[in-house]
Amino acid sequence: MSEKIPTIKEIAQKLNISISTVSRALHDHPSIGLRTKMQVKKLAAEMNYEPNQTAIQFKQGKTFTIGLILPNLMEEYFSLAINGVEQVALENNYNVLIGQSHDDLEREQKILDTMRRHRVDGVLVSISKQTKSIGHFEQLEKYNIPVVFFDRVPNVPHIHSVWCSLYDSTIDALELLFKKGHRKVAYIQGPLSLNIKNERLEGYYEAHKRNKIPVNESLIVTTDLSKEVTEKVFEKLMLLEERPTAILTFNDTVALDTIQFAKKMKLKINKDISVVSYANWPITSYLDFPPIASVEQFPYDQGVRATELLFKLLDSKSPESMDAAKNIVLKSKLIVH
Amino acid sequence: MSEKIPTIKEIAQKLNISISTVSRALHDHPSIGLRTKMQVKKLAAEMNYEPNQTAIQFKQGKTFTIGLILPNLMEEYFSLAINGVEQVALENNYNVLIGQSHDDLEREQKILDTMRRHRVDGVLVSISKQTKSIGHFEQLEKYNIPVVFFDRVPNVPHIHSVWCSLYDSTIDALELLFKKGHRKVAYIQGPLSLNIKNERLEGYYEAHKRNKIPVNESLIVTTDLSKEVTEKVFEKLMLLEERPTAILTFNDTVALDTIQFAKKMKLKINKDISVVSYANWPITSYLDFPPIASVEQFPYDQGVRATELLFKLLDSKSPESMDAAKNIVLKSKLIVH
DNA sequence: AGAATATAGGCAAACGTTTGCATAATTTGT
DNA sequence: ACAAATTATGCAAACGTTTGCCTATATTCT
Repeated sequence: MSEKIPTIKEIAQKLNISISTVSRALHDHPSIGLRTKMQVKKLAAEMNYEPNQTAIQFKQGKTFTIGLILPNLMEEYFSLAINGVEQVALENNYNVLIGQSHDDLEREQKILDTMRRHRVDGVLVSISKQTKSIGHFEQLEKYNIPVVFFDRVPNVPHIHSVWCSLYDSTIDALELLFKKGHRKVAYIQGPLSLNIKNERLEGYYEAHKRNKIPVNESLIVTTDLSKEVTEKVFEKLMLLEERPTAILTFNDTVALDTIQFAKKMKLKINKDISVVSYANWPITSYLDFPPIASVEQFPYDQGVRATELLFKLLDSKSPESMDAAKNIVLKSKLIVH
Repeated sequence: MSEKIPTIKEIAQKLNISISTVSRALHDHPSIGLRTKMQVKKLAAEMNYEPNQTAIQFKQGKTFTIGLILPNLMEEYFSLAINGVEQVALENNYNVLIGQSHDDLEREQKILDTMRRHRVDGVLVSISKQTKSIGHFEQLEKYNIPVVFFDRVPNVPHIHSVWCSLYDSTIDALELLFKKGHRKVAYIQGPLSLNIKNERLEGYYEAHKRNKIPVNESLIVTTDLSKEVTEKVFEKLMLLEERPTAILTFNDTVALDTIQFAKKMKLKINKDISVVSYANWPITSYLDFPPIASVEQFPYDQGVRATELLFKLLDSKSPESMDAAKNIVLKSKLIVH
């Protein structure tokens, strides 16, 4: 049924040479003669020899595997990011071990544990909503396993991270709305813990300042991203004296929920109320009334950059060079539909 | 900076006992005295000992890792399936190595190769559209790596598979339409290679037969799932003398595209034309005119069942018991919106 | 030609764990 | 009290590969 898997030992025996010679021949070591090299390679090919990765992993203390932990694959954002990660990993002949935290801290830790035990060479992570401290990640550094945070980056110093700045695009978004004549633009923000800096909010203020439009604080409301709360805060906005004519929403989920409620309230989208959002889902193109613009965060690129950074950390043998925390900040872009 | 990772050897030295005793003590081997067992476990805990998985993997010839290959994480269907896979894997203390074929045969093979080299214990796969033969999978059996196909199952005998039957639900779907008075129901089918049996089509015929409604073959058209072709076949349908009043579409992507084109042609959805689809995307709930019903295929359950089957195969040491190809067929369900 | 150098290859240890077999220590049976 | 049975522990090999160091043969230089 299942044939025995050939080893260099067998190759050595058949050729009457030593194991080390075979090993070196296969690695093109300079101290092996051309003749022997050819013989070895020929026989290896004939026998369908393939190095036993588990043995190599063990011997070298490297697994050629990186761990990828993210909240949820269901979010298109993350499945796009994975593509970038997988691409770079494949190019480097690395494997990707995957785990979803489902925004649960305990699960995040458990995944991290099994990955550590499996001795992944490095970890890429977008933290869960629940994650406030990063002790469990710092622990990895003790094992010499570098960690790169991406997108959802914890708000602590001395970490490696890749994320996308939303400041400029937020200003662009608001100026687009201002240009269209809107003066009362609401902002439905997400959980405050999620980001390093609240760039969306800062951009919101800055855009108002630049255009000399006063900010009405009651137009800034917060949702936990659930449909229910989003509906509640939206209703509150609509009952205001100074009813907004446009809304900036934390992401496309909130945008869609908002649009849905607006329709339920018989509001005319893009007339009574316009919506601008973050994270540009392809799916929004199927909507009758999509957000008029979205801030694209280029998840694929983020995945690529984060993985490249991780490989750079893996390459730098010297722990000192790793010490310099590296933060890569990408630019987002406002896409007008 | 990074502390040395403790091994059983060090534990043995500190306790002045042999390595094997430590190993057995940690595994609760019956021939180790209670006293020593306690001592060993205590010290191991103090030293934060953790078994070196790579060593164990090497020694045992097992990696405690399964490979998961699927076409595309972007399809909600697959990200849901992954959840099921991951859940079962985690319960069994297994890791999941992931790879996306992006419906490219070559890439599928490459992923499979790296997984084989990494000596995954088993593989779960939903094949790419391009995959016609399964030679590369059969090769794995030589290495004693079981393969379970799920959802997109190749049409060959003697394989392990888990998939979801669409026959009954298709009949339900058509009978729903018939009950609403539709008599001319078109069917936009997908690439013919994708499924074991063409259950959608069989159900289409059977439903007509049961309800004594003649089938008009020109109402059955085929798309390659691209927007362009879908648009073309849809137009063709609409130009028919016997213009359909309802359409059954291969999946939700096709459904959304169809609805979009219908609107472009100024057709009134659910009046001029109704749509029923497969794969029940959550996102459709945001549409103004969603398909009136969808066939739910329970991807999470499929993921769970497929993984459970794989573990069963891994458990059965005897290769003979593995020989009996096992096919699990789940039932789909028509969800009326 | 003999010494120095380059070239080609082998020996053996090491990575951390598991496990079959042997042995030492203890208890039981008579 | 001594053999037999039981209990607890140790020895050493094995898994497949890599690699530092050593040795033998071939080549070059003076």
